[in-house]
Amino acid sequence: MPSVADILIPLALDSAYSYAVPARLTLAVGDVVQIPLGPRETVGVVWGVRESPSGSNLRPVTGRIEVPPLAGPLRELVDWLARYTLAPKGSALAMALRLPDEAAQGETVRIGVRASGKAPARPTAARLKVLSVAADGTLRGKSALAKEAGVSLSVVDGLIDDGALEALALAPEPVALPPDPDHARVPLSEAQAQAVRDLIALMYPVPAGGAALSLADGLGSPHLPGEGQGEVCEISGEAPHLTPTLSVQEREAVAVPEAQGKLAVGAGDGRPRAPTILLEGVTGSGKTEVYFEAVADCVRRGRQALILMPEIALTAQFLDRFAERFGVRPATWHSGIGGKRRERIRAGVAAGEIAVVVGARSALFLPFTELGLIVVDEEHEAAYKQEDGVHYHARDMAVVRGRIENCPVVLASATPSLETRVNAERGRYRHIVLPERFGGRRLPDIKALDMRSDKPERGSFLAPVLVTAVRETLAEGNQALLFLNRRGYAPLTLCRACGHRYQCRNCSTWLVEHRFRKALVCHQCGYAERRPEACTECGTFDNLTPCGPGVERIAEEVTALFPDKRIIVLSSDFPGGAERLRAELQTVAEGGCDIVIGTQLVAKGHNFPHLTLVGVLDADIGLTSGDPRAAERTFQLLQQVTGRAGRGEKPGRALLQTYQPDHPVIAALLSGDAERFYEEEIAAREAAGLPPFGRLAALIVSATDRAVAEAHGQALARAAEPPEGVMVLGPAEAPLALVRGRYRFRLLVKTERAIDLQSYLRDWIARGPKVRGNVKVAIDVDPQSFL
DNA sequence: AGCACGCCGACT
DNA sequence: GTCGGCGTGCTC
Repeated sequence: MPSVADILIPLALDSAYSYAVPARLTLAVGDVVQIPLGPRETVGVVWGVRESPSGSNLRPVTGRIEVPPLAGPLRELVDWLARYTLAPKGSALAMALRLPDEAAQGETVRIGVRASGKAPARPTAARLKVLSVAADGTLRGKSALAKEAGVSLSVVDGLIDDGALEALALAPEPVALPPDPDHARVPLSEAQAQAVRDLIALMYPVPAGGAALSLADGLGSPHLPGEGQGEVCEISGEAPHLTPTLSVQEREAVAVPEAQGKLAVGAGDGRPRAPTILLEGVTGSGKTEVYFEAVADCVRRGRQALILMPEIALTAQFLDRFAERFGVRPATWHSGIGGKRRERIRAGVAAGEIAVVVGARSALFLPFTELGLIVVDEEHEAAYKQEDGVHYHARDMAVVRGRIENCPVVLASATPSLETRVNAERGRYRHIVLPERFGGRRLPDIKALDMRSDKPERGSFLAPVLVTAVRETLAEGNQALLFLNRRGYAPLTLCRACGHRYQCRNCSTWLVEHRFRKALVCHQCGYAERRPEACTECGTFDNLTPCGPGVERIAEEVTALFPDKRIIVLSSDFPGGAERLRAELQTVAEGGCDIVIGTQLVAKGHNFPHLTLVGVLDADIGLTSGDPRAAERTFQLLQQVTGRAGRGEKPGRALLQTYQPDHPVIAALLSGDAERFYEEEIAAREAAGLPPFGRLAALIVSATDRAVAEAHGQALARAAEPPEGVMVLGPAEAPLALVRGRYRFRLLVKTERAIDLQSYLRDWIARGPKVRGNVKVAIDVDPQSFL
């Protein structure tokens, strides 16, 4: 019988296509192959091989591509990702199969040279210098040799032509040297050392000789209910991860869908299941040093470690710290790594030669063969969310990959996300806490400035108490940071004559004045116009008035107050781009500045050892945005910002300007009682009928005609019939928006239950009214956020 | 992702 | 009359 291969193609296709396997080929699952698709040739991955009589009607596989096949765990991750995110399988595959693109192939073979032993025909002074350096007979790069000898490259070239030096192709520079887990032991505090011991003990649970593990033993069902969606429902009718009374064996039984057979998540080999561990440490507690020890331990065991970072751009400092501890810089991975290098890292990872990778979210799909640990640094960061194409949250996918590979996952954060906190509380994740700062340093003392009683003067935005604090700080030779999460000069501009407010023509937001650029800019869509001299509405000349402060306006006020101090404004639109911004951050860290005025960009990344005062100019921003995560986000941001103070020798303090000092978020910051905040926030969400976390999927209804979109959406909403435990929010909660010329809104579906969302949504569409005219209904999913 | 098909606006 | 815009649909 002819052999047929089911091949998944990295395109937005939901299922594998079947091809005939020619007799000359033997294909195995996971092989990367070339196949005809329509008029062209593409690559794909063998997802299944079977015998079938109909094989002869199919187009044949062109051939196998000589790259390492996609291993089972990675294929399983692809399947899982597609299923959970409602993305086409092919799109999920594309994440794991970024082959080097042809254009980037520009392979530069480096040339190495060494002395051939022949004397040069014309021994000039320059040539002799080169030869004396090369006399040791070692192979060097051409430019390295020229530099060492202090001559130009042309002298070396001349000697090659002459035959006195021989040129050889140089093996490409290694992508990463092996890290040495015992290179330099950084001194740890007792709290850190204890955390390291706990962490390593948890990472490798002792096989319990067949005894059942207790729930708390890090069964770490990722809180994602996607495993065995549908199938699970049929078996139990209830989400397995919400029933903490199940034994391990029972959980295994329900959590592993039959259809996936031996590709079961977790340890099928008798090893205890590796846990997910939340490593929570206050700012400045030295979490990095703690998980570095876990990485070292992993490397000593001959296994690979992956450290995920939210933004690779901020990690130069991090890589140096890594090098201090391990002697070399680790391999790094992010979307900017291209072509040849990309392929070499992939190959090195696949061969097990690269022991540690530090990377952005896409590093999750590298073909590790011996993965022993995944660390997700700053796990609460929103940058872990992929919002385009396949929607996924890298932290959650890390947990999933950890389960598939049965390796521990460490989630590190000073301000964990609510869902991770909940998982830790419910025993799905283990929890290690570092409650104190490293080196006996104290957390900054945080006080509120009640703006109702402590009013700034008219036209001013700094409360007198804050100004005094800045003055004191500078007098002591320290730095102050004024934090305001608003770029530009003023968030709103209006005409004093006619009252006209300048609004974006695409969005419904106010245009932000940027005095530096002399422009009005929309922070939503990027639309910008020149700041008019006269009102565009009534024509009155020179009568526009800025309302509210942005960092530029604060800088104006601070400059007037402290004319002889060095002041810098740091925001993401910093003139000169990321490069100069990095340089400026360095300057600030070295103390080359007295007052920093910054947006959220200053909340993370660089350490400022001279900073002892943080003034938050508007602690209430973001508390009223309507985003269900507003409180959580604000708490995290302000905790991070205020935590910048007192990281050096001297203790720090923070002052929060607020109109609502009794707001739970502000109160939690003042008391330092994060615990209470998390509890209250979880309770508040439950009271509002929102799960503390969960999956959010949507039907997106869109049409060019507003009324048509609305009518169809209403009809669909009526047809919803959500199953038990699923919440459907109609158009009222997800307002109509104009996106690229189409009116669209989402019918939101929220659930924490393990149901087959995809089937439910498809079924819902089928039950709903027939689509007439220019209306489209699409399925979308956002596993984590509400907006 | 490509590449074709197809249905409405301005042009040698 | 056609050239070409990009919306829609298909590729085993």
